[in-house]
Amino acid sequence: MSEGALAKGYEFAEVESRWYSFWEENGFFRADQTSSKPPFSVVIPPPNVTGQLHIGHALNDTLQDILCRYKRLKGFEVLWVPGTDHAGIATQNVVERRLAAEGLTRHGIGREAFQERVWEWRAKYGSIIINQLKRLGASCDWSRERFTMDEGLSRAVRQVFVTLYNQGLIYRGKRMINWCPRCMTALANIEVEGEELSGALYHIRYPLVSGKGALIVATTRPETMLGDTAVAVNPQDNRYRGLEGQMVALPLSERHIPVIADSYVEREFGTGALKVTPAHDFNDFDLRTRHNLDILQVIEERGQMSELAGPYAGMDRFACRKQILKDLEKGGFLVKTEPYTHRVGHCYRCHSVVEPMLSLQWFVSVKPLAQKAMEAVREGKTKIVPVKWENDYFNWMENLEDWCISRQIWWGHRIPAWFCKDCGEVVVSAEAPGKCPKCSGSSLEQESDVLDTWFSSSLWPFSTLGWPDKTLELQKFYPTSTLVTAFDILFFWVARMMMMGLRFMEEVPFREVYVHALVRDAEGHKMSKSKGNVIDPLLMMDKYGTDALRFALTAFAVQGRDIKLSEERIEGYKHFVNKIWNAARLLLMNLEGFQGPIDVPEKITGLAHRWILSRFQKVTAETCHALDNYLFNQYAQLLYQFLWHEYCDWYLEIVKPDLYGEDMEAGRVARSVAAAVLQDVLVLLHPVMPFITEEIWQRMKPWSPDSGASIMGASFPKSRPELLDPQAEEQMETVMSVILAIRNIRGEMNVAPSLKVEVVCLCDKDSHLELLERERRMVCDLAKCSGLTLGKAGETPKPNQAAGTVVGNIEVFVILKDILDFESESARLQKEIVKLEKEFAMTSRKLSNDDFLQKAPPDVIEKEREKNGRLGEKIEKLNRRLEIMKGLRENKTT
RNA sequence: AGGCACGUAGCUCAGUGGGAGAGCGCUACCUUGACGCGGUAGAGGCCGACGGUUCGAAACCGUCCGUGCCUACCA
Repeated sequence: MSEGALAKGYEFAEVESRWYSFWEENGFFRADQTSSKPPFSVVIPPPNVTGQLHIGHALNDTLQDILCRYKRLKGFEVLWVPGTDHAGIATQNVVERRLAAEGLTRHGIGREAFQERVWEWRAKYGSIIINQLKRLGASCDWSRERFTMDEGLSRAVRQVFVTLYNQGLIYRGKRMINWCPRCMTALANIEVEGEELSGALYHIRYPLVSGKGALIVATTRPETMLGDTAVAVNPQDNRYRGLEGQMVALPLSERHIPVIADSYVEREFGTGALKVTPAHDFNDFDLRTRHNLDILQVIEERGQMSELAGPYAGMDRFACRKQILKDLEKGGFLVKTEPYTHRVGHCYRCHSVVEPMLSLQWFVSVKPLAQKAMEAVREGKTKIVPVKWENDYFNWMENLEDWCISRQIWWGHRIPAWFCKDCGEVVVSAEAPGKCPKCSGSSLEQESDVLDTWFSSSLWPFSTLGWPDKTLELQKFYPTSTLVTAFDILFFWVARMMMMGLRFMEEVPFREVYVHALVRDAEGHKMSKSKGNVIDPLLMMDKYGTDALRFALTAFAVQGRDIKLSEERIEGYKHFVNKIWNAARLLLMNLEGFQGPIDVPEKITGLAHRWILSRFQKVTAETCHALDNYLFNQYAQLLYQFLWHEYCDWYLEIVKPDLYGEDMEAGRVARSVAAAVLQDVLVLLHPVMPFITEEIWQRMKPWSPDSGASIMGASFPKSRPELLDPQAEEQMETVMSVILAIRNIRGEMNVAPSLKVEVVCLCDKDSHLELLERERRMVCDLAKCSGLTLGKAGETPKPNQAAGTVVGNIEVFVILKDILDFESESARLQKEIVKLEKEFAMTSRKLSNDDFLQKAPPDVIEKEREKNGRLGEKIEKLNRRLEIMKGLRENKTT
């Protein structure tokens, strides 16, 4: 390939690697907080610093990039803040695994050294996902990249904590929480995922101390019986009447526990008798409060049985279950075992079975915060798109319980609270206090717990802009414009950002939230590494190119429906990318020697030019409408259809003779219009396909009126209503349908593509006659005609040795002198007539229905009449044609 | 158990009150000077089932079947 020429196929790998660094180095992603342009700002949902780009990120970030690039083209000052979060538990787990590989433990090396190890790890691997985002083409302002553990963001975290504490919205208390025995930390309720487990329901006999019989309880967790402090029955349950207040002897134990009555107990479930273990079950804990029961913690933090479990002390909880069952059986206490499937809480980070536990933790009292967050959405200060998610948002907000924010891990923001060893005072302060404010003692010890990662994420929209300082960035870019996210973190993140933003900025964190689909596998399951059903976006980019992947994701991004991604379709869009490349190639090959700049000439007379310009006007408007309303799939669809099926299939084919012909003026106009439209389409397409559009735009630059450095700085095609041309569109439709009719006949009659045919068109209307006369060349070129005879219907005789059809009011004949087979032409006509008659019958039925004529709107009736008339005429003409063919066939055979 | 989606061409999916659509796949033909990652033509659908509203339903309502997701304290 000679220098400057374009490769025959688009080589995406080479192109993509070139432009991203060009954009970045030239600062095209950088936002100017002093700009006078209107702001458009987005904060990225920060991926875990431990993470790898998965297909969900690819979708999420592609959509954000589309919005950002679109708004830049539209003249906004765009800020897209990137960054990562420290993912406390997940990252700690990763680094602990590494330590384990070296034979070390975090407790072994100590807190300080462990934290150093995590920072080292982050320095080494933390940029992986950032680089993957770059590979995707994300136009983030990397000069403002943030990390939730940065000093600035940590300062924001401390200030928020102290403020909420002083306002009484953060408190420390002993409450039931969910505990992960593997991660060794408390979890928020929302971080517990219910998973179906097939276990068993064990029926166990608890003998009455009185000796008169026994109560049978049913449980899925027999090991907790060691911590039972009561047996509960429903007061309405006749089976157990009179037992309330009696004592039962707890098997495998010396203890006697009371029978209590509480309406909470379901009579129909199990045996109707419930063992009560207040230390290890949320509901049992509530029963304890009502009935003043003892609490016996028999499982401790590692998931092992505690001292209180007597002979079972030190056993793992699941091993203990087995042993207890054995012992119960031996003692004759196990009455029945039935298989039972139920939902059990699992840690969302490590998938261990969580343990409900009574524990001293820090909590945010969320009710007052949630109130404001709901109001803001109700009042429309923040719009959730699609609106159906508002229900889920309200529903969740209304049923909120206090948020447990302390974690017993080492990687995260250490809670800014100190305990006085002398007097027990709790001091909460942004900076370490020198002495105890109460007793002036100096032996203060900082709380060892750290904060939930989502606590820092909830501040993300303003902490990343410099809060608590009053920065220009906050002034210019807060509230942010749009948050783009999947629904699965609506509660984890979006809801909490709403609460914190309203509290600390007194303004919503974002004007709009676009909730996009989740990418699922072919069976509709969530993709996850453990299931092995992931589609790796990096692999897709390697195979099909980034633009193709982005386009596929965009075309799939329908509101309110999850995405079942298919690789075939990504491949299909790679072909589209190649098609664009080749359209550009055709043009560039023809621009050589052309004097720029390309522009739409003042006066355009050619039909095809008027048509494509008019169509482009519409497509531009539709593009804006789609993007302004987050209709991403429409956006993709629109451009695909226009570029391939209108611009390439028709327009370029039509102007080719001008490009290759000798008419200089026609050639100049064709080049100008074709190039101007392509250049503008590139801009429309740029948000979704940044790479190829930049590549072509740059190659077209020598002829372009735009002297900018990059397509990123181009301006969005202006609306030019004067180019809208309904007449040209209508006339083109007529010409195109004549061409399609001829092609159809050629195809049906098996005329070789290389064979040129004579065509006769008979028109009712003079306007059609004139139109076809003017566009004679277009028809001949695109339908492969050697000649086109035009005539007035009724005046010009219809050719016999021809296959014919009807297009609107135009009769079209393809002369097939010696090759016409009357038999197959009759069959073809017959087939078409049958099809049309079905439609005709349907419209006729409608038009003979009085109800329809009376109740349907006039324009619908008119349309129906018109259609009916058209069909009737067409059928008549075809029938006459059929008669002639039959006659000819008989003549021939006789 | 409750709630929310979704069942449209072989596959993946658009369309949401008045003529059943796209991409891929399939069939036939084609080295037409951008592209075979292409071109032209074509086959393929009682729009999950049943009932209702309506002049008119793939679309709106109800019931059922199937699938998926979310929420819940029946141990």
